[in-house]
Amino acid sequence: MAKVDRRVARTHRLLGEALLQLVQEERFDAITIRAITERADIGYATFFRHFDSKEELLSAQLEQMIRQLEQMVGDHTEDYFEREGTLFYRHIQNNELLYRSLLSGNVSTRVLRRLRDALVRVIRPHMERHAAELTLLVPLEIAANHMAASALELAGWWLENGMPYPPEKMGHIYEQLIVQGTWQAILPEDNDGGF
Amino acid sequence: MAKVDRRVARTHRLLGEALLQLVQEERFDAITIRAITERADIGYATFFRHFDSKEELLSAQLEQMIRQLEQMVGDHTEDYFEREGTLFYRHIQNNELLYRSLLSGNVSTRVLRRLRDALVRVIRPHMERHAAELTLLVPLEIAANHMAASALELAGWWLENGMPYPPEKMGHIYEQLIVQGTWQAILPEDNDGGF
DNA sequence: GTAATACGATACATGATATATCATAAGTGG
DNA sequence: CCACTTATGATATATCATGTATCGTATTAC
Repeated sequence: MAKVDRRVARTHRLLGEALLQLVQEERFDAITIRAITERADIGYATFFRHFDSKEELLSAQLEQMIRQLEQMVGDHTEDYFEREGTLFYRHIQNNELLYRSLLSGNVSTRVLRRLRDALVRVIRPHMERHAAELTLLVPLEIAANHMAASALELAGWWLENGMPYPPEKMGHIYEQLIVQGTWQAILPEDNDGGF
Repeated sequence: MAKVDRRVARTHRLLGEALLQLVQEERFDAITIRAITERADIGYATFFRHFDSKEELLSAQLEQMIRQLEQMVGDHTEDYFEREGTLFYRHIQNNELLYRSLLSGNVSTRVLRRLRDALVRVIRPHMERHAAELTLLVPLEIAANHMAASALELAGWWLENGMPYPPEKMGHIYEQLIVQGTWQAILPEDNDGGF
């Protein structure tokens, strides 16, 4: 990890903060790069020295937020999947407008895929620890992808339908439908993997 | 269902066919509306008399394909979820380039949501029949959304990873991971819902 | 046949993206 | 503190797709 010029770090931070502000105010596809640079008080051309598009800036912000969320969940390895759910949907709730713009803002599916991949990188190590040396009925790679993608889709349903349940209940549904559902499907019948 | 002018039907058909052709040749975001109208041999302005954007045209095509797929699956109510899986992934394989453009073509998440909703409308009635009058541990609305979205996400993984398995195996994984996983999670413990 | 309407063609306004250039400021490493 | 490297600001500009307006013509519905 090469040392980053202080000016570059500053520009990245200002652009990210500006985007997070603007996303609270209008649809993502209505936000122009010019608006971002003006809000950040940064030269227009400077934007392209760092990002190829506003979607790349958005992706970078989302990935950073996932890293922060990962640290919040911490290393509670034993009750990982129980803590994770509620914290995840609380995180969604805290950044409602940002995630809502992922749905209604005409955002490219690429952004969603990068977000999903970031979640896979978080979830997969925990799954590997649980699965240990078992012979799974479904490849772990697929199961990990399924869990991360489903957690996001569930969040999408939650947002689209006016968030009728509190994050705790969503965390519970996540455990029931996604975590338990996945493990019961991929583990051999005579093994519960610790569940 | 009001009767449609023959000219309108013709324009719709030509535009749809043109889009399906172009999608085989280049990325979706590289396809301009002008290119679509030229390929369809339709006036440029005429496009906007029918669709607000090329993404709406794409959504309309996808929804029509899902309706065709639904008819292919037919009314085999007893083995529905077993037939469905393989046929779905075979359908994906047959239209590989089209679905690939949904992933790599910078398509808006709105298109993906409309596609998912089309699948929900297909799956949900079958789930309601299976669930009958049971008290589910998770709202059926959420479970149906989960199944449709997961089936699509699994297709996404398949495409992204070079389709390493045949559609039959993907259908099996779909049953195992998504169908069984979902039912085992939402049904009360003393009931297997016919599985 | 007649009225309604869809289409083709064309021109045009708009707005965002993306690049090029150069003087200046800021940061880095010693 | 100094010399060098690098990032930024400002500006101009090219490009291109979207979307709209208009009008004469052709097709369709009844």
